[in-house]
Amino acid sequence: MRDVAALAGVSLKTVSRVVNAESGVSPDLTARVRKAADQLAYRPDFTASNLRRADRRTGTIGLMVEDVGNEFSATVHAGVEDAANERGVAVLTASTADNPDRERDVVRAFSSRRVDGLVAVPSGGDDSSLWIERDIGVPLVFVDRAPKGVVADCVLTNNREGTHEAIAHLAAQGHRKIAFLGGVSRLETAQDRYEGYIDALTAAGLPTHPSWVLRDLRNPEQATDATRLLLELSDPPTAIFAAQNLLCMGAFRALAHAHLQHSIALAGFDDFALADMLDPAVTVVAQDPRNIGYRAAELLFERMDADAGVTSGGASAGSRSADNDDAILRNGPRINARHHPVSSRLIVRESSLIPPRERAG
Amino acid sequence: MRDVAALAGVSLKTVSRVVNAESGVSPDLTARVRKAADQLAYRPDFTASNLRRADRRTGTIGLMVEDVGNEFSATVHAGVEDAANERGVAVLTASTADNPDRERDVVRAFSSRRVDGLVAVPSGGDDSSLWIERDIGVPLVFVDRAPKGVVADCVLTNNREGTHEAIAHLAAQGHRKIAFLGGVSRLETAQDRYEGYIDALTAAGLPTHPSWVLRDLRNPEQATDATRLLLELSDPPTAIFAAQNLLCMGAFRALAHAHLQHSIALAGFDDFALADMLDPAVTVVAQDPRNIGYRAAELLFERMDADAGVTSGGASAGSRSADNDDAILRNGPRINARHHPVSSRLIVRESSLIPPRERAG
DNA sequence: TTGAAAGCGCTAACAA
DNA sequence: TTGTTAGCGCTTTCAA
Repeated sequence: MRDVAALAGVSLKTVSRVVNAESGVSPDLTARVRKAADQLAYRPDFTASNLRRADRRTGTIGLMVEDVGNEFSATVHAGVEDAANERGVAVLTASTADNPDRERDVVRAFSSRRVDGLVAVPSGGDDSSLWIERDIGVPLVFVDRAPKGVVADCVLTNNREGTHEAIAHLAAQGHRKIAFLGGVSRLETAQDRYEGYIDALTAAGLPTHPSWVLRDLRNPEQATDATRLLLELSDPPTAIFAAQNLLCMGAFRALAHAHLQHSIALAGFDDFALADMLDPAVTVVAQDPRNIGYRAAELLFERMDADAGVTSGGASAGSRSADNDDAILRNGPRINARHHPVSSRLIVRESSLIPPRERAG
Repeated sequence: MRDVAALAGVSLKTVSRVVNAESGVSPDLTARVRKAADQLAYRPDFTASNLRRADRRTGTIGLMVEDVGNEFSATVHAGVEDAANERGVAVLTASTADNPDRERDVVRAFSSRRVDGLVAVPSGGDDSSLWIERDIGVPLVFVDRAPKGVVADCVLTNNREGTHEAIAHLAAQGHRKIAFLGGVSRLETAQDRYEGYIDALTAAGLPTHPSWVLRDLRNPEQATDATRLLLELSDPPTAIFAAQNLLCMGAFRALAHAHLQHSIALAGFDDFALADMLDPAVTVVAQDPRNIGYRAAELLFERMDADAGVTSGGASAGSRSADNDDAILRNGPRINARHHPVSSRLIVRESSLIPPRERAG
């Protein structure tokens, strides 16, 4: 910037004004500065400007997911990016592998880089919420799962109801022996889906059977193995519900290997690419992960704007407190933090329409 | 940091030393500083330290892909992240949608945030390479496609040979009418795959037919439409090669809708989830996108280290020039920039083993 | 409309 | 081993 000022024969401040499109610079000086900047391929240094700027914004947000490589996370990421692009904000990304230690490192890394806000899928570690709240003095929106013990903005799918609907649908096809393949049960999402399963069985007056419920499955391979186990039971289920897309793929794989994909009904939570092209096409409870990401980021920006307003204006929350008794977080004016539901949609394809059939043991 | 110093009763510099784990601070002072930092939930400000630090490193790299949401990009991303984690480096990500304007914005955004390096899938715009080189005065590794006119590090799959192998395989099954579904032909990747197709046909002495070649397909839907077109030809192909995974999915969809998935052979470039679970399982030329991302990032770090060494040491490239006549980029000591090939692997599944069969018109 | 000086949080260079 | 001073690139504040 100094070089630009020298080349244009103006002061630093004038260059600053032009770069930031502030008003009150004469056209010819503006032109001279522009030309000099072009000539030198000048790129403003956000990190330096942030340092001095009153609002301390870096124009960067963080996105923390379980694994940037998986379909769900990647699609959430795309949605976050859509919203970020609209505001010219950059996105730092990181995966936690649902490992609380890793999560902690990520939060620190983002924090040290002074992100303006954070969209996060919490890892579900015992005290993760505590230190996230402590570490990050920035707006924070959770996605997919609500961390325990912290009231904060969350964009969540109605996991319980969605699962309930799918199980009820299977029951309506006449299934009375419906198995459940679940993810890591310490995660709220997995727990909610399990509860939706139980709810639906209860509502339909169907039996539950411990050996039909396999939880804490961590990957498609474990789901494949679990499905094999189900098939070997003396009293095997006639339908299987897989509470997550990777698990559903794993279950499908096991059924296909046993040539039972047309004999045992299957449904899953989360849609996935080609689910409709499999034979049979797989029934799923579809979320809209792109929209979830988009909404989460929008919400984050709202929070950021609100925080900035309160901070710079010095206004208290008093004027709002009348219609607000939700919750107030400790550090910062996060008023009205709440859960923002997004509804899931049951997409009935072929796999769930397979009628119950007793197989030869 | 000032607060920490005050609370610990030491100078700023001492806190700095402790935070950066520099040697030569007495144990008790270290402990006092640590305690104070903990108490205040102090997080060092990388953006500020970068400003003053001699190496000017931000500990952040940029990753620019076509679309963070698609399977290939997301997996490359995961690989980049693996390598970045090993070095404690954060990753800024952005999608270009293969739009040169968008790409330009992304490069500027990264540049302004002073990334230490950039892993990029170039959008293939006419002059993109020029301004990338101008804008970014940082190490740069291209992935998946080599930008025209710039010699730089590239991690590339052997697209031409991989395609050749797949086409030869189809020919070996007796196919003489092999159609080609290609992506945006201005991209080098797409061009190479097309050339591999032509190579293989020529080598096998097979006829080419303009109506069997449909290029510049941008999404699965267009591939589905293109496949329909092929099926309606008076002299339709007996096998189809789709030069990209999304196109292959689109082609499969069209075949399945026409109930011809067991009558017409299919193979594609890029593996994809569930390709082996479709009926028939789809033969593909598999890349290893995670490894591609990992290698690209490793290469980038090598470059960064080399640049840092040369810059700080003030050494010229002279000592190396004996075994180096590859190319030297204008801005910076990027010696020996070259293409790093990763080999593809033909995975033969069922779809390519369908023999050629004349259909009733 | 323009510019000079101070300082954001931190580290380099140098002192003590 | 510890501290002091200057300054990274920029924006603020205030003066011309």
